[in-house]
Parts: sequence; structure tokens; C-alpha cells
Amino acid sequence: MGITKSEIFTTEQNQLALLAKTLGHPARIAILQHLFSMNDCVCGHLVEEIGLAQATISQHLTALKNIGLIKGSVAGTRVCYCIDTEKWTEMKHTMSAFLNQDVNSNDCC
Amino acid sequence: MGITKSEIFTTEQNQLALLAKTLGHPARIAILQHLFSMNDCVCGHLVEEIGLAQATISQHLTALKNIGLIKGSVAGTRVCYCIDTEKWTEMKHTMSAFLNQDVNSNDCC
DNA sequence: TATATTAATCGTAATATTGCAATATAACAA
DNA sequence: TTGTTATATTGCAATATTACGATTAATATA
Repeated sequence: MGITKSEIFTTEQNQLALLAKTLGHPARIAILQHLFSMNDCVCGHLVEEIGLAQATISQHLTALKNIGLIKGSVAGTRVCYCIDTEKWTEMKHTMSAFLNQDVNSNDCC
Repeated sequence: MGITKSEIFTTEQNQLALLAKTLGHPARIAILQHLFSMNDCVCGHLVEEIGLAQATISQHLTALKNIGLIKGSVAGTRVCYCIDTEKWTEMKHTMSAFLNQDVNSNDCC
């Protein structure tokens, strides 16, 4: 099928999964890392930094924009992308809450 | 294509992406949450808990096993699955390091 | 031994994702 | 206006993912 049965899961589970799924591609990881490492807003240099076609990078940027992790503002013919700090922090907390679940000492296997 | 160009990214980027990708499905989130919430090892009850077919759950378990997050041991006709605490902690650190990157105060957009 | 139970695997269908070339759009420059 | 640059969108091909029924393998029980 290829289609996820979202309806049988909670909103929380679906949101967490969507978040993780969006982080689940090396190009998107690389884009985020690059945006973090720059002091200035990065525009279209991502295409040169990462070795993928312009159309492909644009698609990955859209994916990141869709869940709100980055935001872009038009600056002439260029578009300026940045981490959305507020959303990033929010996402970080959501993810951390899941990651920091206490592991029961059930060493039965 | 559908195929990721892993070769143009660093091992770190690929590993992080693979980890996130594996967490990127609500069924796998649900499975992990269930394994966390139980005091005992959970065997095949996941099929009843989550509303997916046995074959599907088995596939998801395999995905989680492949990156080492869970481990299974045979107990009769059943298989007992648990969080691999060591791997989980390791993964948590990897993920946290990425999530806790300092956001530059580049409020240019 | 025969039968039931459990879980993995196989085969398959439907859908999603990745990537790129080509094209469209939008803003600036001359 | 015309040309240039930067980005988004479209259309498509190749591959991956999700899901499930059917089968298989292994163990347990009658």
C-alpha cells in the first residue's frame, strides 16, 4: 500500500512520527545543520553546498517549511531561509519528552 | 527515483537520518511507547494493542531491530521484545546533540 | 504423532518518496 | 522592454514503504 493508517493512532503519535519522518533524510539534516552553522541567513547557496539539483533542494526546503521548522522570506530574487527558533524549541521538547522516557528495568531479554 | 543519494552525505548525517526515519512512523512510535509502559516483556500482544495485521507489526519490529533499538528473544512459540537500553541511551545522545544545537540569533527573516 | 499457536517471510498491490530536467514565475538590472 | 538570476512547480521515472493474505517454520500441547 504505502499509505500509513494514521487514523488508528493518537494525534501525539502521528505528530511525533511526522516530525521524525521529516528529519529522516540526510539532505534535510544537512540543510538544518547548514542553517545552524551560518551567522547569516542562507539563501540559495544550499544547492552548491549540498550536491543535489536545485529542484530537489527546493523540495526538501518545502518539507521543512511544511512542519514549520524553517521559514523563508523573499529578498529580491533570492529567498532567505532560517530556523524558526520558536518552532525548533517546541519540537525539541516534544522529541526530548519521547526520548527521555524512563526505561523500566525489565531485562528479561 | 525514490533512492537517497547517501554517498554525498557524511556518515553522521546518514546515521542521524536513518534513526529519525525509523522513528518516523506512528506504529513504531506506538510499539516503543508500549514497550516502555510495560513492566514485563511484551510478546505478540502488540498485534492486538495496535490495530495492524501481524505481518505488518512484524515488519515494523524488524525495522526497529535493524537499528538496534529493540531486541527480541525467543520464548517458546512467542518472541519477547524489549527496548535495548544501551542502544536507546546512545541514540538519545546522538539525537539530543543534534536537537540542542545553538540557534544563532540570526533573526533576519 | 497430530494439531494448535506464534511469529517470520513471501508475494503482491497501492501509495509515497526521491531526484532531476524542463518549465514557470518573480524580481532585479541594463 | 529585454535579459538575467533565483526559486518554485510540474511531470516523470525509479525506487521505497506500507499493509495484508498466505505460507512457512518452530515450538508447545493433546
